[in-house]
Amino acid sequence: MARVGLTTERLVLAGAELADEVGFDQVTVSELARRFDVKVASLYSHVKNSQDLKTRIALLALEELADRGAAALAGRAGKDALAALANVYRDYAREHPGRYAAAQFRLDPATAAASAGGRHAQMTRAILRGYALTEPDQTHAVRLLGSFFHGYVSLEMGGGFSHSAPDTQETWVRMLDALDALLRNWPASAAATAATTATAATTATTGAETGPASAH
Amino acid sequence: MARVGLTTERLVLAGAELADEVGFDQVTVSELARRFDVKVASLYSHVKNSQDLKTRIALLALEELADRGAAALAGRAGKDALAALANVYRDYAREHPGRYAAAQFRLDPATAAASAGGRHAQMTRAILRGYALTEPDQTHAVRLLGSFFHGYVSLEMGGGFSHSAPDTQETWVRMLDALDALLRNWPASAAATAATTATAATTATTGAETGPASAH
DNA sequence: GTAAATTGCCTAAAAATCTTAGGCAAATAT
DNA sequence: ATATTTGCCTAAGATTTTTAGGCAATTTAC
Repeated sequence: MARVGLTTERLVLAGAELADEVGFDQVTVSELARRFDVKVASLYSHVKNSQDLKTRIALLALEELADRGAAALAGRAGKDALAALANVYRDYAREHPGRYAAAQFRLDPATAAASAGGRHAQMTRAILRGYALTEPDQTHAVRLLGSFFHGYVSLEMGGGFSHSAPDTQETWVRMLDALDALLRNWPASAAATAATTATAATTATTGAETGPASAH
Repeated sequence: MARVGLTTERLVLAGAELADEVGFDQVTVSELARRFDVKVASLYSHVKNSQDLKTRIALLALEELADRGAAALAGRAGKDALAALANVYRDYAREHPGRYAAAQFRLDPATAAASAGGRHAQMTRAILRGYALTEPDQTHAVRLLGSFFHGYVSLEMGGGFSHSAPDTQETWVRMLDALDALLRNWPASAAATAATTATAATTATTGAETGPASAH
């Protein structure tokens, strides 16, 4: 019988396209088999199971996103860099909604550790080099930016801001202004200001990061 | 045959508990039937289908969240109110992860309009009364807070900040400090500052809101 | 209190998906 | 040209979703 030339890679890529078309949680081994005009069981030689397929799509999305982020960040600093990375996430989600959803797929710790998640955290941290933040504030800021990027994009994609004025593009621009202002004028810790409490926030930290599917 | 006393309400409540135990997307009519020791088909008299069940769980979660928010906001203003509402979301997600996930369930526009989503938007807007923001900045800020709350909670729940220093509680407190500072010192629009551009950001807006499952 | 109407849970059954086991033929290596 | 590997297949069991129609328990009407 004619061989179609199935590969794990081709399946994952087709799965990512399928996700963009019908939504990540509508991605099914059966539908994928249908698209390759192949029996369902045939896929199980290339992919362990449905979960494995979804995990691989998630890893692909994380890589693509990190690649785009790295390209956007090259040669930029400060607010310019901040806006560039933010736009990468927003644009990617618009162009590839299924893949973006995949990037949020819950990975087991081992897989997450081996994913591109760490690159995302590093990129956010790189942006903060353009602002005068020291640890632990830098980590707090990394987490804040991560929360904001993810939250905004997922709300906008989910229609959370639909059809109401002002339009989302204006909001987006003003939000980036606001975040830039916040980072340039990051408030001192109340504990540090009071300079009285013992359990103050001066513990130096090393490996805390932020980004999709990684520990921040 | 003995009647168990199924009700739409009881099913939805049990579904919410099931979601908290096994995850919202593991909620299945079959499992629910099993828990009531009843045949699957019996549920279809009380719930239209699987999607209907999930929608009802989502609406329940949105109500519960709005109720908690309203209670927390009563008698508070400014940063106190900001922290109170933020903590409501974070605590609810921790206590009821499945319900919180349900609250993110994509509702069709009609259902979303009839949901408690609007209350969430109003609560966020109410907080901003403690800050000197006028439209359209107020709407931008509503959207920023909504993005941040949702993004932070979903990242923390997803393990995005796991096991790295500083701990998330410290980050949480410092983030609320930062957001408070940002709202007290909201940057003027670059367009307004320059006071030159024609398509400036001075359009008055009326019904723009933010909150889960509602238009912001 | 009994008869009639309603309602609740049931059996039965079709369609879809996921997954495993084992087989034959096509590609590849010797 | 033969031997080995590998790719896709058939077959089959388990789950889930959903619809249709039936009988008995409950509620309503007299």
